[in-house]
Amino acid sequence: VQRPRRATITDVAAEAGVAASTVSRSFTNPARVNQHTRAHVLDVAARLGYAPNPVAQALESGRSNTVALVVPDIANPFFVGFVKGAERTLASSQRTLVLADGRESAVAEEAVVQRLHRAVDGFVLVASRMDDDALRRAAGLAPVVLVNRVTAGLASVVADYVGGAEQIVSHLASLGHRRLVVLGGPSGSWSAARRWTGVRVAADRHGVTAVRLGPFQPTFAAGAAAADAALAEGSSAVVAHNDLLAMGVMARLAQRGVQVPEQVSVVGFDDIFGAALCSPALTTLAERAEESGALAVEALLEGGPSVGPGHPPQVTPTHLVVRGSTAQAAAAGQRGAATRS
Amino acid sequence: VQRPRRATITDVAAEAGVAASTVSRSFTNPARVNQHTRAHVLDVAARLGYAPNPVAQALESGRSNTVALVVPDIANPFFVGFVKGAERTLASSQRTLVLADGRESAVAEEAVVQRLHRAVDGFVLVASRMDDDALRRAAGLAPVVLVNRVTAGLASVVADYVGGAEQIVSHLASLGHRRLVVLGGPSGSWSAARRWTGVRVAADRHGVTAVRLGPFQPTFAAGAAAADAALAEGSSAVVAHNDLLAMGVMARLAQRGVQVPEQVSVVGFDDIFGAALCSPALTTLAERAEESGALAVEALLEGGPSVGPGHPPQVTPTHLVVRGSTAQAAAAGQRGAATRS
DNA sequence: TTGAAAGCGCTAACAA
DNA sequence: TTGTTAGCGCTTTCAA
Repeated sequence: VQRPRRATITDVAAEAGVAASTVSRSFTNPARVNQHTRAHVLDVAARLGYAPNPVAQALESGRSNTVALVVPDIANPFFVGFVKGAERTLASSQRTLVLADGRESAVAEEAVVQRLHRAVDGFVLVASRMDDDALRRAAGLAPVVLVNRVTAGLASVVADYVGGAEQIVSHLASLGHRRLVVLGGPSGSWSAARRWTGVRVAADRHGVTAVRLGPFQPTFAAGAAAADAALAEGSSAVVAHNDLLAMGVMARLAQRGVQVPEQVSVVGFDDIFGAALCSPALTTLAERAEESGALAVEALLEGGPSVGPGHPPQVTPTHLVVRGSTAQAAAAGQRGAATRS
Repeated sequence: VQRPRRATITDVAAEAGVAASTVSRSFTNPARVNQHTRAHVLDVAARLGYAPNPVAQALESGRSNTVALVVPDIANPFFVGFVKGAERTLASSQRTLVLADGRESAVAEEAVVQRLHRAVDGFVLVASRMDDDALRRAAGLAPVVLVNRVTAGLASVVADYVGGAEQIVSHLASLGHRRLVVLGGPSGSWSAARRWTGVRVAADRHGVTAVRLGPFQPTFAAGAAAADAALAEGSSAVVAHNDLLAMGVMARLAQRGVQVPEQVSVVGFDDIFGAALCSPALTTLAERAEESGALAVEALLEGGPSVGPGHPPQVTPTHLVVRGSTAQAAAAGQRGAATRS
């Protein structure tokens, strides 16, 4: 694991019998170099295995062509879409993705920004745990684009959770559910707040009641407690903060002998990998994570069309994926939950 | 999305009334600076919001404290463990992870190495699609550590697929299965070859027969064709190249009315997120992906204890997770598959 | 313990 | 069209 000595621009210049600047131009400004000289330079460079050192280029230009993406948890399947979309967009323009794990912690996130801000051209912060002040502080260090988070003055790309919640409630209401239990996400979470607000508003519009329980951690493990709480509420439909929680809820319900969807319908958010695979398959609200990641990167690099400080958040669409975990509400008399309340 | 002008070492030096070198030492070599001067310098630096520019540091030292991890597909849940482990290890020593997507292509991978090799301290290549020559070429450009791939002369960290295959076959044999169908992975895949070899050897030892079908793409979608092929073979147990394929197989079997595990047992590799969630839950061989990612990074950074060119691959353990998709082989007469063969 | 000076590899004026 | 010169921000001899 030893590093070989690499040829520099000076080596190439000497070998080719030209000035270093000519070598430089041959690579980065072909128009301003004689085709012949350039061909020769490139030839020598190839022979010497030379390629411009991006670090030196970055020092000179002040731009590293690198963007950092910070997610709360790399291992959470929900976030891979953003990573994928961001990487694709960056790679397509010869840029580099730095990936950092925020460890579900505002402090860790801020440390990441502190550590990296000189080395990258900007940050995409997905579902940031930082508060508004910390976010603005971060934006003072380097360009920042938020994903699924809105803070006044900062550019952001957000999924349409309000419209999505409407789809969920509409779906549930059409199945005859009159009372929804929402298993809320973490109290500091922007998306948890948005999702709950969306459901509440939609519930009003559809004339159904929605009660919020929690907060719960957005994990499979938290599903047990969440399911028990939901059962105690005796509602025929449960809307979980996210798919992980929803899956945990279904596992617990199965364990307690409650049938999904016959006795209780369950809906999640995110449509993560696995939502289609669990049993019953989960009805959930899908968002365009890859697209959001890509848009955020674009906004960062070029101040995209409708994104930027002072601009409203760019909204990406959501759509409800109806699977096996939701069904017609049971008649009140035969509802499993009813016997419990 | 505009970048503010940052204070440089010169600004701090001027403001503090010392030389730039003193400021430099105050940050990177505290021992060689008077405690008083240092305190003052740090104070001024803090006031000016100064922090050393890592790009300039990298240019000077030739080391960027950055490691690139290349995976065949960022969105494949199997790979997130490696990413997580690598990131954790890097972050704990104030280093940075660059993540690149190899797009399941040797060409794309090689392009990534070409593009990044000057900007990073080395590469961790997970399940690389490149051939041995390309790999050695890459290692000539920058330090390389392979994960789940062995090439003579290159450092590597690999999961114990041979031992794992033994666990799988032993499990299946103990359930009375006498004939195994292996649904092989892509033909160029090192891990596919290892897995098949492991199963074949173990099958010999246990006196059961193993036939290999394929190659199949390691995807859910490929499961349909794979399942049909397996059914045609009329075996009571199927070992799929990976979990994605195994899940696709189970979905197809369900569609064709074949009961898992009553009629056919199914085993996968990887224990990805979702393997526990599908129905029936998948019996599969788990490996320590995070550990592998972490070990690879360590090997890269310090030439770890037993890893490096000329060293044998470092092997991480695997273990079989038995879930609902495997069961006692049905008696031959009542085997669903038997009527087909 | 501190400062001055050189230089990491490259690019960007400015001349020629 | 090409070469010369001066840095980008930092670290590191070498002296003082």
